[in-house]
Amino acid sequence: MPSMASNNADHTAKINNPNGPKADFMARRQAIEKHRKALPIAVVEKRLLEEVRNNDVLIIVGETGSGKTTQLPQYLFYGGFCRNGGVIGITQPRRVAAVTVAKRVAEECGVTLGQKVGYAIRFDDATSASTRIKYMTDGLLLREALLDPYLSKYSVIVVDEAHERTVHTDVLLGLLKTVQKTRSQGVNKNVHNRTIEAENGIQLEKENVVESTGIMKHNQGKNLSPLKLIIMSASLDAKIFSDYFGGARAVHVQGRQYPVDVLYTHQPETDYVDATLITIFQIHLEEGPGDILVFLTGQEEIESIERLIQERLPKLPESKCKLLVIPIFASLPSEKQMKVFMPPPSGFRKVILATNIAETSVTIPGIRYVIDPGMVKVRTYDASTGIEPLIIVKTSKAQALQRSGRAGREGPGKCYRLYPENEFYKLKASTTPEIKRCNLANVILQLKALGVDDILGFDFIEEPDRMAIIKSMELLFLLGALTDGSKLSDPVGHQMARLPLDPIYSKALVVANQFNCLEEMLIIVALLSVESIYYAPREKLEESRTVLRSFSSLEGDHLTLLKIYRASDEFLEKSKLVGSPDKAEKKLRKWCKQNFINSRSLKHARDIHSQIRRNVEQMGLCVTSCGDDTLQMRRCLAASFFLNAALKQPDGTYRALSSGLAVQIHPSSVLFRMKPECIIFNELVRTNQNYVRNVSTIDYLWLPELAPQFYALLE
DNA sequence: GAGCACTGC
Repeated sequence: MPSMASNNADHTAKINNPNGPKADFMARRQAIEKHRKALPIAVVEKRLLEEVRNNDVLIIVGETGSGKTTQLPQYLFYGGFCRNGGVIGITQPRRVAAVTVAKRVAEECGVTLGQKVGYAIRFDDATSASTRIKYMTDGLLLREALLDPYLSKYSVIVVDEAHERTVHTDVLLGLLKTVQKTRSQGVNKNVHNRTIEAENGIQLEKENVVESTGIMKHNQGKNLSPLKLIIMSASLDAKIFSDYFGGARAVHVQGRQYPVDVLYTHQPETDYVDATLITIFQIHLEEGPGDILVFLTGQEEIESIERLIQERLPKLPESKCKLLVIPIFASLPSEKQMKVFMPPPSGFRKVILATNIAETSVTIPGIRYVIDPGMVKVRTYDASTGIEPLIIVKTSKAQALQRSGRAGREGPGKCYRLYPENEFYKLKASTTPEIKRCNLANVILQLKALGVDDILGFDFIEEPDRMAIIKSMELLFLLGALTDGSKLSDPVGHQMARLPLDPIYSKALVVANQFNCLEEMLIIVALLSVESIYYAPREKLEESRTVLRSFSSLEGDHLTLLKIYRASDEFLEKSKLVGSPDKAEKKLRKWCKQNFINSRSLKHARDIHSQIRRNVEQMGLCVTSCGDDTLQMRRCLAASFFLNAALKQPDGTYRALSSGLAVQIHPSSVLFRMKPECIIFNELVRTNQNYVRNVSTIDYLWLPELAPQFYALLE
């Protein structure tokens, strides 16, 4: 992912002062102060601090551009909320946001990043003992809670972008509600008079300080004080959060956005691809300067519209041909993604064809026109089969507003919704929260590890489907993570909960330890946890196949992945012997390109690998290798992934044993033509047919031998 | 012989 302008981007002008660096610095400080004071939230600073002092939970509804994410933590810090060494934690749903905002706030405070102001995301911790304002991803705070269930180092936790309702945010809210209750109960209110020195060195007045004693102190040996909770949301509807926290107080902070003129069609469109194309050319030919952002559902749609524009463009008069088409979606290599940030050649208008990556994750400069066909591709969850198919649905109202807002970031803009106005009012108010449409195995494992035994009775902000909970509990039971009494099993369940992986993969590591092939399984699981590591441009499909053949294993995709990883690792280690680590990394990227491997995915897998290797070593597991014994390796795969086994049928298709579904081996598999009798697989995708991916061949008889709890009846 | 939105630990 390219580095992106955050929602709270720096609007301060660059200053080049002829009077030297010191004057430069002063000018910069003044510019920052001026910028801070001009933010809409600045006028309510005192009031916000009062509200936080008077309320344990506060909901802040802040529109885009209010400055809430960067400013509130600073207000709290200078308002004395870090006394006794307490930390202000601010959670974000996305990694880039946590990093860019932390950098900005460190600069505003005039401190080095990682000192007073820092951030922590997976694989990258820029905090220290002196960090008092800590930005982080919500998923990371959930992981921290496993080690410190009372989140004792935090005096305030701010949950930002709560309206997005990611699974992590929802689970975190539930956890925070309990933690807050426990922490306030655990405090005997011994009030002292005390002088506090704030971190900025200013002596504050003597005031009443509540010191924590009581139960929690005894239990934890830690000094627990009450926890302040602030929920920040950009949606106008604060009621759901307020209700959840017992009628918590909500305050509204003005935003700062330019007006966006929203236009609708008169009639519903039968073909939105065609309507999109017409609208792009209409804007290009009739409207003033400014780039166009088009929201589409996926790569295929983006590529076909790109082709159609290129076909029609030459038919326009020469003076009107200056239109530059730029696609952007998540799986596009980063170099190509960066193109959206580059200014077009002089006189050209950019038209950016994007998935909803451009809704929140990437802020593209220069957009004046937004085209919104009103459709989006979403992942759903079918509890009866466990499949998570992607389907195209209408957007919600909130999503349509988010999209149109993208036209008003730098000046007044226009949004073309390709449906009639009355259709807009029929849309759902907001997108279904993720927790209602995903597999819950991981959520349940984490809650159990946090001591929540009664999952069906857990106080979720919005209940997931009962069936989805039961299905995931069943899975965890089959994996041996839960006991008959539905408690986390010891040690397996506890070990699994500590690993940041899909529970099936966590279990595979535990199993591999018994099969003496943990070294191999760590690599395989890391690779299975990332996007496909294969990257072959359409025009080089044949060439890529030839190159990759040298790595392929007749025993299946798992051993093929292992070979590729080891080859890349060997290459990297050799390069490190002759050059700097940076140069070695660069060489590895070149190696990836030559071997048709996606270097971004491989890097991600390497990061995961080193993290989970550390995790298993900390658990006391011994990382041993089975060497060349691939039979042992496949027996271990069978013992780990026994729930995903399939048998060949007389007609050459397969039947998945646990679900009974008819499936086929995906054409990308090395076993596609081999068609072995019995296979295990890691993924079942539903497109035109049911395909299984990441497949290895196993012996049918291993199943009752290695997973008797599930296959006893086969004998 | 296929074609998969976006996040996160």
